Amino acid sequence: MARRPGRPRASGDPDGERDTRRDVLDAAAALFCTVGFTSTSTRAIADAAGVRQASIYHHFAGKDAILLELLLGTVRPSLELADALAAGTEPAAARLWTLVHADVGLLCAGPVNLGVLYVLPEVSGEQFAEFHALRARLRARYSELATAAGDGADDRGALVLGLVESVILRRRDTPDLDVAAVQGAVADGVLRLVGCTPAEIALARAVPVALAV
Amino acid sequence: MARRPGRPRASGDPDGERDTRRDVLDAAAALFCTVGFTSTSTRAIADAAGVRQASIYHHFAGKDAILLELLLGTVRPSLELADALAAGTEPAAARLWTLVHADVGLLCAGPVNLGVLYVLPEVSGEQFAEFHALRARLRARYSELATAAGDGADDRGALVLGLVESVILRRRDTPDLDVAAVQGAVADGVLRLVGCTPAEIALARAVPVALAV
DNA sequence: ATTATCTATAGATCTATAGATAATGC
DNA sequence: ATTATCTATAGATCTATAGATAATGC
Repeated sequence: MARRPGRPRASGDPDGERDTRRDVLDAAAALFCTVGFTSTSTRAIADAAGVRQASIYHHFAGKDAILLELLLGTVRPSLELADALAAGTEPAAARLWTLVHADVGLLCAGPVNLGVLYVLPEVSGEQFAEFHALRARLRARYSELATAAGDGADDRGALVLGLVESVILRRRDTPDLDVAAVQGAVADGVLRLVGCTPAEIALARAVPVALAV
Repeated sequence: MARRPGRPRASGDPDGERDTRRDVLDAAAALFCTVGFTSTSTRAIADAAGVRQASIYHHFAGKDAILLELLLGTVRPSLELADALAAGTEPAAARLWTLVHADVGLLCAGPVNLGVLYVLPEVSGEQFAEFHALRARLRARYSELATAAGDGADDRGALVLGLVESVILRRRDTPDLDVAAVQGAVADGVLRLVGCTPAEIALARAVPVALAV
């Protein structure tokens, strides 16, 4: 409605309703995921967002800050989910199945394959320590659930999380995945991976698990 | 022994025995895997290789050509292995177990986590079509073996290859993996994933498979 | 007065080429 | 004569800052 303070965009925005911060994040997400972080210039982000290159710096300290915000935005929902399910009272296999199913759904959701951000080499840097801390907590949750649901052999949390995340590269190779089919296939696969029998898997699928979020 | 033709390196190489092409590839591999492709300048590669920046262009058309050569060098051994095992006569589960065990070994071998090259966003480009073609053949081999070894349900080749490649990100997070333990864990995990029972897995491990290469 | 954008640009890269130089090979 | 390196640099970026401008808010 009412215009907000500040000089209008040269590219237009007649009602002054665009959220530049959001536009920049969206544009950066699409570019980082497809062409990479360092390959994406601030000018390319600005062009895609419909602002001038320098305007980005009013909202972000630099490219690193944009990437960090994107990373946190993708790992937080997964971690909240995992925390909620780790505290649940249903059988562990059913909770693990539900977590994997939902997490694969998150990785496949949205127009951009945001999971690709995890695997950018630039993300190894110290600037992204906050993200790495959240990831470590997510890994721990997966280990917990995998151990509780499994046949008691060695810790298969790393294998389980690896299988879930393999969806990222798969989506990149095959953009038009059948999401529902992949969710079920990966969730079932995870239970086989931790040592569940077909009967146990069928049971886990059948138990309703509260997804309190 | 005998010096070879050409001006000597300014950085030294008293006997003229360094293979510049090799030095450049090695230096680039280490840098591409840790800091990324676009983040790595030709100058950084040259410095690490012990030559001047411009000397790289005597051996390679540009950075792309270096990356392509590295990519081909990593996928070819896996594909040869997969081709050999696909043609084998041992039970499919034993051949799949052997392929996964060996492939995980390749991914963990060497001082540099070369598998990371696969996941660089820049690799999506058309310049690397030759690499993508080999990867597609490798994927097909995995699907073949996964189907033959599995319980006959849907195609689990993508899940299997995903689990194998998850070793790449795992090695990045945890550089000092116990390689032998991971090889066994992933190979066993793959068989569980395709639906083998514990007894079938034990059998598959026990069958010797010829690794003709 | 405050805010959000703009224009303009300094300074630091980075890639790729031109041409010189220092070896061996014949 | 051939080869492999070197030095030097043009031209094209790219990031981040300085300062101007065009809105609203009070």
